[in-house]
Amino acid sequence: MSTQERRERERARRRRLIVTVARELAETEGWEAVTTRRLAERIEYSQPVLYSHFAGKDAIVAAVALEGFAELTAELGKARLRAEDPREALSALIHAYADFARLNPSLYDAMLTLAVDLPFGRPDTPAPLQAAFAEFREAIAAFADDRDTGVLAEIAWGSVHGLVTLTRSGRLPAAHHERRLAMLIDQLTAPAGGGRPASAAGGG
Amino acid sequence: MSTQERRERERARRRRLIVTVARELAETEGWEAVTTRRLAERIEYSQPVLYSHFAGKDAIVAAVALEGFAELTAELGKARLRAEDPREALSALIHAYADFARLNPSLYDAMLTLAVDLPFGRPDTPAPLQAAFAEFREAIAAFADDRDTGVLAEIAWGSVHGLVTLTRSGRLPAAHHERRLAMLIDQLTAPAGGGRPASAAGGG
DNA sequence: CCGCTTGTCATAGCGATGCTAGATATGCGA
DNA sequence: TCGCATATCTAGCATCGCTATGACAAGCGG
Repeated sequence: MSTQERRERERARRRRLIVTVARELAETEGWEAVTTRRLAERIEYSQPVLYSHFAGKDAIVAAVALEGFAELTAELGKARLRAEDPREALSALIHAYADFARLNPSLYDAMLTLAVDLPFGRPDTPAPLQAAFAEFREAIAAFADDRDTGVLAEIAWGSVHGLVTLTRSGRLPAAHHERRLAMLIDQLTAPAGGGRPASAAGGG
Repeated sequence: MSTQERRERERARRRRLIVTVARELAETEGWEAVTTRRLAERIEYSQPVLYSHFAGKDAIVAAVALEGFAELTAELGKARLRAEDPREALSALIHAYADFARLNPSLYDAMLTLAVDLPFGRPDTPAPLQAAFAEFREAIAAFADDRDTGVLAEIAWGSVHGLVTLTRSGRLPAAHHERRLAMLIDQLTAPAGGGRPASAAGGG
């Protein structure tokens, strides 16, 4: 029985190696450079070995993405808990999120642009995905007032994600990045109760 | 000279054909189905003809994207001008944006996920791109107060883009889509002046 | 220690991709 | 009608994700 346990350990070790090397390769040369041949060469095994661990290349990307969500959650949690009041906590969380995307662009792509086969809103959603979203929930809860905290958290996540991706692809000027984040935080922490009174907008 | 003019007309006509067919193919079967061979077959020419019109496949995607920005601008303008007050105008614009992304998913991908080689914030930015952003500017200007209208427009665009993409990829529950848009509009139209007073957040 | 079974691994190959070089056909001006 | 320039196609390259097949090594019973 010992030999089988050792084999399983080796398999698990090799699986982690594949994920790690795929991530490194993606981070240094981009995902388009992550081919099964190059990956096989780097781990010093032949291509078919990859397919004994993963259903295909997409599954490898998904595994990298999952690792990314775990790290993102840790970063968000650290930032949030280091703050001293709710507003500072939300600000720190959003900046931590933006920094994570900036420092790990390919990892972020795997998490939120590629790898659609990760189940997100379903009962079998992996824990790291739920945990990352939970960080947003925690940070935004203090500002929900009568609004649904979950929906508000979705907006916070979606908004910062949109800003991050558009900025990173050059579609929004990088120079305004900090101002955008600050203004977004102002909006998210503004008291609820709808916009300005309709009369101020001159409607009929 | 007439023959040359005719040739140029034919070339322009064929170029438009390529873009149109690429878009149709992408919209019906997804961008992964848009291969140069299939594209060549559909336009009833051989592959190299594509390369006499475009530098490569990416340039074809970029051309489709440019067409998309022109149509998006038209949709946003229609929605904005149909409204009777600024708040309704912003709401209509954002809903028109979300509808456009929902009804033309592959076109939207070409515009904002693929085709990074379109120059966005530079002096040679194509007019359709500037026009689309200008629509956001127009719609949000009434709510800028003392804030920079351009930065606020960037936030509006980025936020709705993030919500749209995360919703479409299943990363946000589709059921909340309308509530998210409504809540986002509330936030964007809320009076400026920062979040709630610091004392309310219990900071120290 | 030997012979067999088991399972792990690499070689080689398939169909398809984006793109291009060389050959061929077309249609113009004279 | 001829010669040439242009336009177009055929065929091919390197590479992609993925897999069928067979060689090889490890571990078992004796």
